[in-house]
Amino acid sequence: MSKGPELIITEKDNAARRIADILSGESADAERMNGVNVYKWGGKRCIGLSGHVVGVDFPPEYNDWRDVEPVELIDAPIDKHPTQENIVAALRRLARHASRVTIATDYDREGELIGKEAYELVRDVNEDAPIDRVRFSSITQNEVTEAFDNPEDLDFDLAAAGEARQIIDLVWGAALTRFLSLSARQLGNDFISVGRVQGPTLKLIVDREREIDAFDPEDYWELFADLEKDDSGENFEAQYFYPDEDGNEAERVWDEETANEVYDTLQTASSATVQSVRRRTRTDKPPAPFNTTQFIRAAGSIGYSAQRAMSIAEDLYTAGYITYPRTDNTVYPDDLDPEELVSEFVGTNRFGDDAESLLDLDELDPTEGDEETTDHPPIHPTGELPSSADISEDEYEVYELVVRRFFATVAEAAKWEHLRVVADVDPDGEPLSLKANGKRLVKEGYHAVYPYFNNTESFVPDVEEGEALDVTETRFEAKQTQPPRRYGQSRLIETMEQMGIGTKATRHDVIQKLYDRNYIESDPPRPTRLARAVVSASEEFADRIVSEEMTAQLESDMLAIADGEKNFEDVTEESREMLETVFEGLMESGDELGKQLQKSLKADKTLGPCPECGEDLLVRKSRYGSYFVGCDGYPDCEHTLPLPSTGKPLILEDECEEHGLHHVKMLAGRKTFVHGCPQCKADEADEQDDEVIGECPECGEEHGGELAIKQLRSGSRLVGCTRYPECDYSLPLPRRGEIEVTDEECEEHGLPHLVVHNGDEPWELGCPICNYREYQAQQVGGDELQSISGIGEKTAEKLKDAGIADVPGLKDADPDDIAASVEGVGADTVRDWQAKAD
DNA sequence: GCAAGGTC
Repeated sequence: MSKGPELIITEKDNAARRIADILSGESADAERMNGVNVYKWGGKRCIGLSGHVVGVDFPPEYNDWRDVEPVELIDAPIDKHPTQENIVAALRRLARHASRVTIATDYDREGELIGKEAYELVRDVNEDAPIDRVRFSSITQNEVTEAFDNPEDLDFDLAAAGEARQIIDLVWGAALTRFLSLSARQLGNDFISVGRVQGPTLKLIVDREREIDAFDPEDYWELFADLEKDDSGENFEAQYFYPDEDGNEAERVWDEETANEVYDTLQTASSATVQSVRRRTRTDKPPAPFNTTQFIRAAGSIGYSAQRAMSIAEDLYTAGYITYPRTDNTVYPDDLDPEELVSEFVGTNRFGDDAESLLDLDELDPTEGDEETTDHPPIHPTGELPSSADISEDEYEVYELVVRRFFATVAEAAKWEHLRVVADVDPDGEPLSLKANGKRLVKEGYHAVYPYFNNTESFVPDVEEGEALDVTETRFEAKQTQPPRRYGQSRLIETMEQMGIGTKATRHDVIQKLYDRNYIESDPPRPTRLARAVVSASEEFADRIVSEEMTAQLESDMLAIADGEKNFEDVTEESREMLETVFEGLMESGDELGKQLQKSLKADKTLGPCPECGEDLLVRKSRYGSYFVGCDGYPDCEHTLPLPSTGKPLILEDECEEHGLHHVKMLAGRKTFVHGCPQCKADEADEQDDEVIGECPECGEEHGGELAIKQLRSGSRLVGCTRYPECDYSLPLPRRGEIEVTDEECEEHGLPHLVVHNGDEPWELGCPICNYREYQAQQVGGDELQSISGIGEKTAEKLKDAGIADVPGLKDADPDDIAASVEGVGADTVRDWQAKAD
């Protein structure tokens, strides 16, 4: 038996560091091995993996999609190989002479599998050392020491359950993805993917779109009256209602004639009599602690996409400000002391008052959600506070959300008073009922510290039964029933969670993948024609791949494996047989499936008939990666139209009346815009004469080049040289708005000042050269400054206002001067930035 | 060039 050090293996570096601290009493030293942190104390070493450090895949001879029939993948061998070479190498070095190895990966199924991967890597180089497994629910002194005092064995059945999932996902995903891509002739970047999780997610979106398409709006009418309390003059709105066939209260009137009759009666009424008044207090309980899904939802409500919210949370976690952001847990662990954590915020600018008000309460008893898991706590602040200069504006906003959510979970319930008033009007012996619902927040409770929920009150005055009210106004509103709403990103993630597909760590990535695969576009996401075709085809030939059934089945199989009731081989074999059957169906269908997919792919790219030859005009990609419009009749027809250079084109439903071509929208994140009909844009440019505004600074003197305002066929505008392409001097102009050339002249460049008229306020663009210089200074300076950690968009802007436009400028600046002129920035912070800039 | 799951 080797006498070497004992080795502890965790799932990630962060956990390794904290466990080393706990076990060593903070005496552990960190050293680097192959670029990986190794924590060292006494006779111990601790290393963190990076999740899975080995991956499963088919051997290289299966790599060529054309050479290998997709169906062959079903029974192809599967290899395991290191994916994180340096970590694996470091682990091997450490394991070789270890006298004992302890696996301390996360306490969940995937953690058990990661542990088994480590186990095998260790056994490769060390046959004798005992290998233990420790399990703890949170990385705290008590739990960790307790776990290390009572080591257990690795649960190979549980790990095998995870391995079965890996294999089944790979085989189904790869075989079907290749089959669909090959039959649609989509190889290369735009292959057609399917999988156990993306399939059902996409089907959710497509199904909702189908409902929207099939929706047939119905007309209905609603009637309102404004009522006024006689003595006080207080006014409120009441709505007409009636008992429907089932005796339920109904507000919508479904036929116009009845609506008109009721309205006629209502109009003649001058007063209403209060029939009933009902008061009710409702307790509004504070929300549960944040799990990943609820965090994403809350961040979504303040404008962050799921992807962005998670990326910011990841940064805040790495910097030590919040706990691990990927968690299903909604119950704080016992060792979290709410008073202590709240106290950390006392005395701070942003949170001090709220923290004190919470500490004034009798006790802080945190709310609990339904889910209690063992791997990570709900997301909460760690108590280590960033200053607003440490992190960007966006990060601070998200951090504040996490802090306030924690505050809310220990705050008191709010109380609402609901007031419901029913009053009748009876101008002609047939009474009509009107109702009004008011609500008032009588106790602010957690809303005081968590302002993210809507808590608008609606006013209805105190009235008494029998009281007479004036009818001051009546309204008749024609409405239509609305189709169901599309899923937003956070609704989608919540629904996935309810359906049990994906995990806390992957759901937002799955949505991103659907965007990347051209299955969805816009936000809230809408399915492309390709997505509809893939879902329809899957429904027809391989229903399992778009149904949550597959995950449910897998979950129950995994449970059975973990419980020792089934084994890995049985489950994977059964799954392979099922996939064989699916493939038989696919083969029988012949080429039909491929044709369907190709048709949809083409429809997603088709604008309409070519004005030259009548074939379809399609969005195409040039050799250089830019998009343009080309004719399907090429090479017989060479008609082309340019598209803007920014963004990815999306074909809209709207059509150009003149050319019968669909409008094009350019998707480019925040810079997304509608380009319109590319033929119209090109025609406009052809008709527009260049307007000369001065001499070209580049070639004017030598060759007589002049600067002119030009409209390009791609829709963009610029100030460019008339000798183009011999001289390519150019300055950008905005895409929209009328450009006015004024009499005012720039002293430095001799060019006229320009004004852009677009909507409300005219924009004084000024001299185009000066304007472009300013723009460049801002762009470069801004981006550059933001490359320094701690400087966000807003801070960069403040610095620019203070005359610091770039990193060299920042380094030369006097910290005290900046501290004096930039609000919220201290001299030490500036010195800190200057140090980082070196 | 495939999936889904860890983590960065």
